[in-house]
Amino acid sequence: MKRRSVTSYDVARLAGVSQSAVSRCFSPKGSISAKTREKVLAAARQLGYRPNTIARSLITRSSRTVAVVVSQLDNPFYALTLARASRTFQSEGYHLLLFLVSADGDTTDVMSEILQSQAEGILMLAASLTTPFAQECVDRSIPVVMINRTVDFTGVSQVSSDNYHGGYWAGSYLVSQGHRRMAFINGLVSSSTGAYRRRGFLDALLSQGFSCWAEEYGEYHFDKAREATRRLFTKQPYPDAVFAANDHMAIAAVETLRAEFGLRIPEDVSVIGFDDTPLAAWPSYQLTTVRQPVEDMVAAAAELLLGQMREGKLSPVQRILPVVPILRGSVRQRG
Amino acid sequence: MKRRSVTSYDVARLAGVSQSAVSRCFSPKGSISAKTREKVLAAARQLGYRPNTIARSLITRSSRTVAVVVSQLDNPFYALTLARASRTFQSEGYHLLLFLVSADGDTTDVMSEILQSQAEGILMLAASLTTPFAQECVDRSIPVVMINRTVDFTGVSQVSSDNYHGGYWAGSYLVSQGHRRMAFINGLVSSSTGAYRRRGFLDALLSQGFSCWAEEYGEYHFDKAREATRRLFTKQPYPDAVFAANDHMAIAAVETLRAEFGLRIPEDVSVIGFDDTPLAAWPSYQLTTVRQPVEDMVAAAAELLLGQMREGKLSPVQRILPVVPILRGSVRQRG
DNA sequence: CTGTTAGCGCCTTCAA
DNA sequence: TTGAAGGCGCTAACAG
Repeated sequence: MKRRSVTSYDVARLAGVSQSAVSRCFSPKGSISAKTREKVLAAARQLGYRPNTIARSLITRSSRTVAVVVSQLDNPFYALTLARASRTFQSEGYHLLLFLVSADGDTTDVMSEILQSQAEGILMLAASLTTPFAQECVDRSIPVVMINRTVDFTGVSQVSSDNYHGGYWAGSYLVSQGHRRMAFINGLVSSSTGAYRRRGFLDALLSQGFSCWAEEYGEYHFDKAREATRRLFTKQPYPDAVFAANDHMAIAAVETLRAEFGLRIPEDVSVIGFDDTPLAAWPSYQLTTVRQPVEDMVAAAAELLLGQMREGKLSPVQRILPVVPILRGSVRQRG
Repeated sequence: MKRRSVTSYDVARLAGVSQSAVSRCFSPKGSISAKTREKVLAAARQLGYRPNTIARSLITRSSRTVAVVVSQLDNPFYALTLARASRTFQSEGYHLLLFLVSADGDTTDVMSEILQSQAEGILMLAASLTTPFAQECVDRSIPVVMINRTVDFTGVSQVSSDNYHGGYWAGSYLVSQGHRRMAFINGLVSSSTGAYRRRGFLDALLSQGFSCWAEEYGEYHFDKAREATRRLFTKQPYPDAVFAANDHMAIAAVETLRAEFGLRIPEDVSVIGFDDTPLAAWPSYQLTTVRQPVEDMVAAAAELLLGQMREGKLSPVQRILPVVPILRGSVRQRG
């Protein structure tokens, strides 16, 4: 139990005004004469008064808080996304309540916490949501925006990049450059993004009369992706191209192929990633990849969330942003 | 304005009990008969009732929230640190309020927000604090723990690794391996960690009769560090060793030296970093570095913060954890 | 413009 | 064990 803190009453007493005068003084649209305002501010300063956000939230019924659920903070892509989102909401005057979950973990208890926390909006970054919770959010008219994860439920908004066509591009590009044994390193079974990237990739191969040479799961995790790579390359003939469901894993593959198999990229094996994280552009990797428009995605998500929070009504939208192929040096060129 | 939500009164009415019965039912130490508890829970379930954390905080005067101020989320080291901290506090039943600041930015408005938010503790990750705010936190008996940043004020706790000796080791190790033109890539002028690492490094060189060959600022930023590297290596004779104030910048240096100067690591130039981020161990870098014990640091910080929050009294402590040199392949061996 | 008066949703004595 | 009653610190009508 904390010792009693300075309240607006204390300030009022010292300033010789009513408590509500103090309140007005600290709310943007309170009408107050310059004279009392000054008295109040002086008293407040003297006592070190600061309005109590919690009390304010209780009465205004608005916490100006959004909950962010994120997994995979070890992946630079999501660290960056979180950073941008944080900046955006901060600048709009919202506080961020951060919840970390494991990539495939269930979010049940976390969601429960969030619902009790009176957050006015929920942003899910690469985190899954169960239908009952999605339903509950809708019931309470708390807008939810998911980035890069889907839920089988129409009540929540979803922002993602065009995973299917990203995968499709990767597949057709590899074929067009003369590759024949294309392997895929998938992320998590539970991830919708991975599923779409895979589907697009397979469809592209199929449309050219090929099928996927081999497939492994790297769980969006660096070391797991290295293991996946090893599994892929232990049996001959090994793949002549690898498409990974994200850059993080693609780079894991590059590192492993070079260091453990003595293979050169792209002379011996071509590699394509997904995301376009900063590392992809580093000289060591020059990773050809599919760029997700992070900034646009965050901006879209923020816009949706902010809009719905302000209007107090839900208008779930599914937004799919175009990806852009980034050609660098990790794919062998035909001829 | 949100529509009225389900309150404990609604539940009480439906269950045919008093509101306080409902309250007791949802607080851990409320004494209630099994029968009423059941009635209440049933009613609560039916109405979708969840206790309002804000109201609870107001009356208990405890928000069970800690504010985390972090900069440099693009640096994997801090992304990781945040992830660990988040897990720790979550598992202790605390909520995290996240505030991002720019690496050298002032934290004035952010601190102001935090103070109003009624957070019970503040964790600063690579973020600076001005003395007046430190003082205010002390006045309000809000414990503050800073990780890897110092404030010239004894009221707050500080956890850091032994930056001085880390730098010292780097310096003496380079000398002992026969290097002669040791350069330093510093972080930010405002960063205490950088200052200590530098001091240790210089002292080590000095004690062997050397001085720093050249010094540049990389601002803990990848691209800035690349520029710093370029500046370091444009005038002949260039350094035969580079010590960077963190791995992030060390790797930027490696990338730049290889790609733009055609130099080999460690044959032509040796490089030492600081942190031991995951990347440092990747085959491409094999970066010799000074490991900061992240887990221990977070554990120590969490322990300090939790302890002080529980006891409600401040007992600021300065904890310096030992670093450990990690010898990999980025330093040329003597002989 | 200012003060008075009700609460926001909950916890917590205090009696019963 | 239960209910009644009084706030936590603040905002928002409402009169004056």
